[in-house]
Amino acid sequence: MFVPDSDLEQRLVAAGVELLAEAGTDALSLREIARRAGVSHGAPRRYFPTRQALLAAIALQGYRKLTGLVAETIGGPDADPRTAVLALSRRYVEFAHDEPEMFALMFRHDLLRGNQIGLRETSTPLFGVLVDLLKRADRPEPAVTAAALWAALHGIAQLSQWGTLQVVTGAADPDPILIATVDAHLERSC
Amino acid sequence: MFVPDSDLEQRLVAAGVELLAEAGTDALSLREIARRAGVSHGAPRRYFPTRQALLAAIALQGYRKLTGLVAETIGGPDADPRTAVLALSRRYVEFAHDEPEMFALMFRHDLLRGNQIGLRETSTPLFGVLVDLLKRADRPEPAVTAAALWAALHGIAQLSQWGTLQVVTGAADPDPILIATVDAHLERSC
DNA sequence: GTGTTGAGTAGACAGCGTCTACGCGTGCTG
DNA sequence: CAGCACGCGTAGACGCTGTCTACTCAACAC
Repeated sequence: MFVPDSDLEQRLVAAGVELLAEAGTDALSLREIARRAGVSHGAPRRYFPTRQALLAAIALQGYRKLTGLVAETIGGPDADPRTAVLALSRRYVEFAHDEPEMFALMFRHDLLRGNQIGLRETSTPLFGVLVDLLKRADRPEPAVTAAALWAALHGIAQLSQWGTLQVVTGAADPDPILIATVDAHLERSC
Repeated sequence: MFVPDSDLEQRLVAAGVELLAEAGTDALSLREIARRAGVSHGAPRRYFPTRQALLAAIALQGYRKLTGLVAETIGGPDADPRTAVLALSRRYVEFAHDEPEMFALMFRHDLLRGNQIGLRETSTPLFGVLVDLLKRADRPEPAVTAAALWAALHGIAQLSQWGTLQVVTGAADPDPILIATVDAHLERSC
């Protein structure tokens, strides 16, 4: 092995992301990731003290991607807040649908629980965007509404990805529910 | 072993529920459950072809309990729908808070995915209750609103249990968010 | 040239889920 | 009543897992 081939850390995470997308959460074993990265099963330990730490690093990639995807949708500072919120919501649900395994990994409680991932780092960005949009829409108590909206959004993403919404409503498309949710929080002007 | 001590199946599930509450999702190994039930590690196989099947049976207990708890709250057919929805929501979030491990197990996608648990059996009851309440409140499109409400509820329960809401809003109590959500979907009469 | 250090290897260990062969008591059949 | 089949649980094996530890070996400092 002559190639320095540095940054095994990054390669491990990349291999993990790939394996996750291909084979799902359960297949994300330390040894298989190491195998994919072309190193022995002990190697990851230099960079990640435990398997959970590696999984957390993989999930962090997902958070970064989701944050980026969402940021793309909200438009400039003079865009219509309601339109922006709806676009953001659609992207969120879309992400959960397109990368269900990553979405599942990101919101496994055990990763959050062990403080392997900082709750603040991962969740505050999206929340901040929502608060901004609600302030621009002149909503009262933007923090409370943002939290409610985000929770709703997350619930829709989750239930939609599971197929629960489809079973229960008979419709495959979660968009009506998304619209109802955004309207419920943003259109009420009485 | 002279005691017939029948219904090992139920004993295994009970041991699993106990272990889950004590030690969390990760500790729910087939072998430990068997140990707690006082049988060898191969015994569960007679009743549950795979570990996932056993986990699904344990989760089913949670669904039953949650359904019962929720049913307690909604009152008679002439109770105020908004009050009933709020009470139901509080119970749901309360359940997630009181039994976080069970809640987490219940909504692990892999159990649903493998069709070990029927989506219809587990999710329709709660949804049906919501639809009924919304119909009684004379809401348009009760199915869509019920789905939105349920998803919101679920998201609040999840985020609240993780502590995300607390981190993001600074308040430990999810009740304002719950009220904002219920009001958003039920109070808008304009 | 000789330590020293750090990255990665290799083997061991206990625990896991699954599979298979094997006891053994119960109850039906002749 | 004898014999047999069957259901239930045991026990051991297998490959896989995460973690720990001892080791190799190249690169670098002095």
